[in-house]
Amino acid sequence: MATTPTPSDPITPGEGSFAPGSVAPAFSPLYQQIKGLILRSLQAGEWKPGDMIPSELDLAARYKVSQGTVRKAIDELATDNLVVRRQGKGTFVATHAEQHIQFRFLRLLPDQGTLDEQGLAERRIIDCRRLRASAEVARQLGLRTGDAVLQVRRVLAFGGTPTILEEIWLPGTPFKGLTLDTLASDKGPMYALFESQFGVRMVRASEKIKAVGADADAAGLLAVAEGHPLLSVERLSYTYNDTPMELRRGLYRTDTRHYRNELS
Amino acid sequence: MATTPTPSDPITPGEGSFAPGSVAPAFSPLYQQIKGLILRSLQAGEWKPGDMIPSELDLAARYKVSQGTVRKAIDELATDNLVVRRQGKGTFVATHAEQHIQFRFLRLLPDQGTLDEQGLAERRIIDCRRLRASAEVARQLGLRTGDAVLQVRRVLAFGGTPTILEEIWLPGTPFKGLTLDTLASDKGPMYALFESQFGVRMVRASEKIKAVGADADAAGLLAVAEGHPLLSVERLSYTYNDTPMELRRGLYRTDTRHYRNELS
DNA sequence: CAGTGGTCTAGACCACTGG
DNA sequence: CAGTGGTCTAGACCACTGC
Repeated sequence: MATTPTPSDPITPGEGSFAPGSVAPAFSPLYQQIKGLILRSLQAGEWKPGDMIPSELDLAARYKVSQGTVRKAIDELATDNLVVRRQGKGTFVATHAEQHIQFRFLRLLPDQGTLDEQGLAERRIIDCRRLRASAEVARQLGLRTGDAVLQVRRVLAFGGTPTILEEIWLPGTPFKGLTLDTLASDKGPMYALFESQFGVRMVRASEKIKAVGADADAAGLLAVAEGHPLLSVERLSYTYNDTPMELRRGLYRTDTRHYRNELS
Repeated sequence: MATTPTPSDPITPGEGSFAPGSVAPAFSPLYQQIKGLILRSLQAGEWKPGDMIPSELDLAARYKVSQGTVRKAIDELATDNLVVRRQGKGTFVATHAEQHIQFRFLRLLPDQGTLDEQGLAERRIIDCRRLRASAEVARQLGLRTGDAVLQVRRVLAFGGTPTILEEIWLPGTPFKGLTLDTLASDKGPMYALFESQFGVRMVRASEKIKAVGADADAAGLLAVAEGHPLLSVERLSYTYNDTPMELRRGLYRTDTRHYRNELS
């Protein structure tokens, strides 16, 4: 490891020079720097989603720090949902290919059913097209207007009732090769497919929620009257490094379901 | 402190007997038990919102554990937003009487305004009535049907535009003495008033969000057409100990604002 | 300057998992 | 049983605040 710090060369704040007029570099504790190094390895794909990362003692040896310092770094990565700790087994790179993770991004729950074990959503892909990014889509995805993007539209149904209409935009380059067939033949979460097929892991997302009336298109696909109130959920998802990687606009029927949010 | 554990009497798992057939008590680390003790003091009002709690060394001495153990307990209380740490000063009981805390519960942001410095909401109380709890309100607040409750209705406006219509139910007993005048003459967050006047601190909340059409009443108060899509936000707020203390149903106009949610 | 929280270490021991 | 993460301790030192 060329970048491994040596004991005689600890990474210290204020090291090196900086432009006059700029603020002095903030103090950065060792464990934060270790966290940064582990993060770099995650981004670089040194350990893939589902993989076990080296043990705390191994990492402590690698970075020449104490186990406690590595521990604190991993603690933060765990609360960021980037890794998962399993006592007695090890620490693993988080993945969307797990049942209990599904509802971290899909927050629409049935009003009644105590358990959400009323089956998974039935999915129907409407189309998957190659387009040029509009100004708005480009801005949000960090592209330039006219850049290649993929657009996917699909409907999710629960118990036969069409409930969610989604329009998804993906940057063309990282998702080269994604086709309707790939999507249609896949079972399991779409974000798991992104991980396994394109090496793109969604890490966090930001949603803007509004109430809107169904237009003719949405009304038809969701089997409601035109003007029927729907939840509009616009989600921008980010991969490592705060890079936006997916723009998604969902229209949710909330007749018998609701969007659940916990404030704390 | 009658309940302070002594060094010869550490609180250990499996202590005491338990009913046959029940599961063996789960292992509970020391720091969790310390957290529990601190929590009890918070609930009992030993330290009030805004107060500084004893230093880590003081608490370590009081509970006869190491500073590191107290530290981990306080760490969890801090991530639960029950206390706030301030380096060099101390650890303080969290309070809603702070500017930057406001938007932890009110998540409606302007679509455009980069900064939310377009002023606070103008508030108008419509009414404040003493009622008997309906079955539904009683169930959610953990009361019995017919128990005394307070109902407050109010409208929040931004820049003169009525935007939020709220209906609030409070259990009668803890909020005895709350009147329209109290509410109307108060500036500052309602939850701060609850803390200072009634000793009730809201700790977390759960929201159910739907899209609905405005009824005649809401349409009039929010100055929109009947049937206009509105966000319905039903919030149940809890105080310490997971005790529900407020039920609130808000109708939000989302023409120029949106409900923001961060997924991570 | 003293007092607070924040970092880092080294080491002991515990709880959990799987072979 | 060995290997993993989880807890707990004791002590040193650092960064920040306010007097």
